[in-house]
Amino acid sequence: MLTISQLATYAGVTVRAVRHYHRIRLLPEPGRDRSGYRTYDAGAVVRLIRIRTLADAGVPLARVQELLDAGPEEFAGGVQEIDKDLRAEIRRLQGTRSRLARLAAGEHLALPQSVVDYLDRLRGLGVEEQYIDMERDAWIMIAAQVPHLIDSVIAKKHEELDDPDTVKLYSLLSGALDWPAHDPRIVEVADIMERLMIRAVEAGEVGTEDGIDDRFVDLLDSTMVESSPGAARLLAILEERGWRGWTRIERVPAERLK
Amino acid sequence: MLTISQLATYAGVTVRAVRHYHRIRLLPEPGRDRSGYRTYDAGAVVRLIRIRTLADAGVPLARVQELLDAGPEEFAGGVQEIDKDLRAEIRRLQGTRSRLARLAAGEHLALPQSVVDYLDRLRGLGVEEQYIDMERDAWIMIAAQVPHLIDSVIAKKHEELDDPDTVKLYSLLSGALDWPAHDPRIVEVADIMERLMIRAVEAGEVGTEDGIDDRFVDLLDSTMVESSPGAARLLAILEERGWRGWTRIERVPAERLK
DNA sequence: CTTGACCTTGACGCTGGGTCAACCCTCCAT
DNA sequence: ATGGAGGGTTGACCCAGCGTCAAGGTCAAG
Repeated sequence: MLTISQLATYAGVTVRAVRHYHRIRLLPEPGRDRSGYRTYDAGAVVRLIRIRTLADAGVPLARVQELLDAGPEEFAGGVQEIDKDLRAEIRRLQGTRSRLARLAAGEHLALPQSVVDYLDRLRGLGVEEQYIDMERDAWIMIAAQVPHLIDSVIAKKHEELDDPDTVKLYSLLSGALDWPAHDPRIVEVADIMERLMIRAVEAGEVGTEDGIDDRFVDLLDSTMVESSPGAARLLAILEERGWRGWTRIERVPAERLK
Repeated sequence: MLTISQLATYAGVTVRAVRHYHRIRLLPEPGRDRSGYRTYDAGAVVRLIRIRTLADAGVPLARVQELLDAGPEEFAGGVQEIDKDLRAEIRRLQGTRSRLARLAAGEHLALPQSVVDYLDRLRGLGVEEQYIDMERDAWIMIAAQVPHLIDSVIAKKHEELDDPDTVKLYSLLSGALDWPAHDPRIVEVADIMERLMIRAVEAGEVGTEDGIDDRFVDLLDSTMVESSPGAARLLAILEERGWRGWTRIERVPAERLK
């Protein structure tokens, strides 16, 4: 008769594993001696080796029992299914690896390359790092929300930057995060924005559906408001002139202006 | 301000995951409103998206924090280490797959091909399935215990089977599991075995170290004794004649015979 | 008798959350 | 004002496959 550690040694497993197999009823509980120790015979060694053989081959313990009891056909079928699971897991890990590689290659933390390039262009225009940080956070959210649209949205932003007025706007906004609420330059910003908006409306570029959720746009606007003391006033000025919003600026219908 | 489910939706995760990240201090606990609900700002959305980006790329949650805080160098180093882990895991799974394939190909449950062939040869000699089963279980244990020796041990058994006496021995043993303890044929078996052993001793094939643990040999012998009523008597007869053991038969030194 | 090695049960840890359970909060319609 | 729907909250158990204590009983040897 064998003790549990002898059994475990002969089968090449740990004592803990044997007890685990008892708990999940993979190995029947053997008899005990008068002191409560489990006593095993050679049959248990054989069963245990068979269990380990299957488990080492990747069979989940939950399926070992059925495979041990199975005839050749069910056995082959079960093995195939398990192999399918293994392949799927390998593919999953390979996908994970390639995503990790792309992450390391430079797509800096949740941002696609196009956005990184756009932020670099802003940086090149002399926009302060603090403002870039705010922009970047907004783009992270947008990229997560509508990954399929991000490249086309960025392309539009690039076009806007071809306009000298937009460049001037950003050079003003660059330091605007620290402006007090009544800084006179806010009016200047509003003037530029209004000019840009009017031109955009004339070009028919406003009011087209952009595929972005309204409440999500509100969220982006609210963070802009919270990030700077002057932001609320800028929005108020624009609203007086018939424009509403920041992330997505729209004409306010006349009857809703009163 | 956002509720937890809005936050989760914007970041593309489940509410449960967000709470999990709070518990493991990956995401700071935000303030609560007067009814105890967590309230989030857009910063939380950005943090959460960054966490998911890393986690989706295979970074274990336990290491996400350090990578978020890391500079470019530590970041690259950490990513490389994680990639190493991923590769190791993929290799492990591939090894598992190939073991599974071999299992399916026919190495029937814990037995190498050489043993399967040997058992088939016994079967071909007309040995009963019941006896084969017992042999097979013994070989499973031996193969698990000394996998590096199994092929040479089996080769020896094949040589033995070239001897007509051995063939006769097995044809007798085939039905011996059911023999009563005092069956006269047991003496016949002992006679054949003694002849074989004497010949083996003359050929110098006995007493060479076989590399198998003594207590393991005892275990195999004891299962043989338990499997058949006549087994103990056979061993007793052989011991009277100066031989001891079954799995590994040895000359009993003369002075220990009294 | 003591020591050290081995045995017992029980419980927590890991990964990344899923899935209840039991209860609270807000809103809307009656 | 009340009741129900549909949110929210915390808490606790669940999955694999054991590893690793913890706290104590048993056994063989010196």
